[in-house]
Amino acid sequence: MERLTRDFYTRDVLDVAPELPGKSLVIKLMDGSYGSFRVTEVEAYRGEEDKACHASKGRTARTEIMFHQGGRLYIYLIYGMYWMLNIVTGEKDDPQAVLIRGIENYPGPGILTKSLGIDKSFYGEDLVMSGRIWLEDTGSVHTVKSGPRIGIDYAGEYWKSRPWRYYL
DNA sequence: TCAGTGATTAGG
DNA sequence: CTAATCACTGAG
Repeated sequence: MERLTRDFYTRDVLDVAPELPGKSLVIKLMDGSYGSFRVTEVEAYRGEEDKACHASKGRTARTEIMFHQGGRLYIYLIYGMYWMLNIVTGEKDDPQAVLIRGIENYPGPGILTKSLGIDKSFYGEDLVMSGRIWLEDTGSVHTVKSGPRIGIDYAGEYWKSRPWRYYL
């Protein structure tokens, strides 16, 4: 097991996202112990031109972290109830992120954050340096399927139809 | 199918 | 300040 490095994240989101399913998310849990969970489903959000990407509305306090170099966490609250876990990718000033939609035993982006205790305090956390959350390469190879992203009807047909959801 | 729930954002 | 929006979930 080896922690993923800055170089892994500092690539285009369409190169990083398909490689995430099968990797292990390691996190310090609420009881103080560490848990390791295989990532099962993710979605790529790519740059200011992607109408489904929050950064398409420009640089705001919320989306600020997406404009940083890859490896940081982009966390936000949706529908007043669920924290969404995203991993920033790409070079500085090229806003991209990967939404973690599901991990082993916890299918669903809102379910996994609630179960693991992930909230706004993780905003900006650096996966390369952090002592409480990071990703590891298990060394195993997986077959990854792809399909359209979910829950982005507002983005229009073109962006809605991009096959940027990747899952085991 | 549909309500819950509140941070975030644009606009006055 | 106001009001609309929302990368979801679980109940019926």
